[in-house]
Amino acid sequence: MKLKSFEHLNCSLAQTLSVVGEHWTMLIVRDAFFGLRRFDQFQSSLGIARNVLSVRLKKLVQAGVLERSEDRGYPEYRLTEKGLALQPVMIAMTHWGDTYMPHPEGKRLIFVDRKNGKAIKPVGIYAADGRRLKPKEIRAKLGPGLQDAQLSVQPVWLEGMERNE
Amino acid sequence: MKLKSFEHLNCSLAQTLSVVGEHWTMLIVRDAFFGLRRFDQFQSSLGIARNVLSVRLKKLVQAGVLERSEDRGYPEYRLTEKGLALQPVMIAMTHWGDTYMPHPEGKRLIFVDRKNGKAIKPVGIYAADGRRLKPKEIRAKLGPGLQDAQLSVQPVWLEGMERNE
DNA sequence: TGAGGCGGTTGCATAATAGAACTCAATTAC
DNA sequence: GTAATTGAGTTCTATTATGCAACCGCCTCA
Repeated sequence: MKLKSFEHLNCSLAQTLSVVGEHWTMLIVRDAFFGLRRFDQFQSSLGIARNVLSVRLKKLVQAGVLERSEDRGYPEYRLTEKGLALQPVMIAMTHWGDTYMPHPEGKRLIFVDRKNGKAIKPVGIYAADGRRLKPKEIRAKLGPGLQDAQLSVQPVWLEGMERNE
Repeated sequence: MKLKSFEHLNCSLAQTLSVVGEHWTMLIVRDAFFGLRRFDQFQSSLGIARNVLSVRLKKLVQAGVLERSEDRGYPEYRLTEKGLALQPVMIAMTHWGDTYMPHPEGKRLIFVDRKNGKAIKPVGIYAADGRRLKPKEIRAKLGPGLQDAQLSVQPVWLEGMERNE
C-alpha cells in the first residue's frame, strides 16, 4: 500500500507536511536557504541517495517551493517566494533543536539582522501587543475553512487547547 | 538498509527532524496540542495504522516530547514542556499551509490570545526592536557548536545566506 | 457470562529508501 | 583530437517502513 497521504485531514499542518514532510525534504530546503543550488551540492552536503534527491527535487519544484532553471547552462534549484516563506518553520525547528538537543559547545547557528548584526527576536508566540505568550496562553478558534462537522473527535477539538493543562 | 538517520549532520534542524520528522509524528503532536490523550483518540482522529501509532508514541515518550501516565487508570499521553515548546513549529507550519494551500472558505484555525481573544502576532521573523524582517534580511552566523571544518560545502556555507538573492 | 471497549501486538503485502553502478552530455586535460 | 573528468541524473537490487486486518488480554457493564 502506498504511504498514506494526509489529504483526508482538513488541516493546514497536514497540507504543509504533504509538501515538506517527507524524509530529507526540510533538509534540502535548509540547504537551499544556505545558498546551495546544484544537484551535487545537495547530494554531498546531506549524503542523501541520488535517486531520492532526484525525486525530492522534482516534488519541491512541482509544489512551487523550488524553481529549476538552466539560465547559466547548468541546472539550478532555488527557493521561490513560497519556499522562502518556510523560513519561520526552518528557524523554529532549528531553535528547538538547539534548545533541547544542544551541541556541547553551544549554539550551532545564530540568526542575525543583516542590517545591524544583532540577533533576531527569539522564536516564539507573541500577542498583538508584543507580549510573549506561553503555550497555554493561546487558544485555537475554528475559522471558516473548518466546520464542526469535519472534526473527527468532536468534543475535544471544540475545546481548542483547553484541555492542555 | 535502514532509513538513514540525520546524526551525521551537525545541525539543529536535523536533530529536530530526528525526533518529529517521521511520517505522522507532527500530526500526533498537533493532536496532543488539541487535547487528545488516548491511543484510540489519536488513532481515529488521524486514521493512522495502530502499529505505527504505537511505535510513534513510544519514540515520542522516549524523546521526552510526550509523557505516558496511567494516573487515571488508563494510559494517557500528554505533552511535556519539551513537547509544548514545539508550539512555534506547529503554528509556523499551520500558517504556511493556510497561506499557500488554503481552504477555499478561508482559514481553518485562528490562534488567539486566551486573555483577550485577539489574534496572535503573525508568525514570522522579527528584529530585536520589533521590525518584521523579510527572509533575505537576516543572515546566519556560525556559533560555537559549529566549526568551519565541519561544514560539508565550505565556501557556500561560510557566506551564510548571502547567496540567496 | 458474555458483549463490548480500550490498548495494544502480530503477520503479511507492498511501497519507499539506501547504495551502488550505469548512462549521457559537456568540459577539461594532455 | 582523444582521453579523462565532472555534473546530473537514471536504473537496479536489497532491505525497511508503512498500511491493513486480525488477534489478544484486561476491564467494565448489562
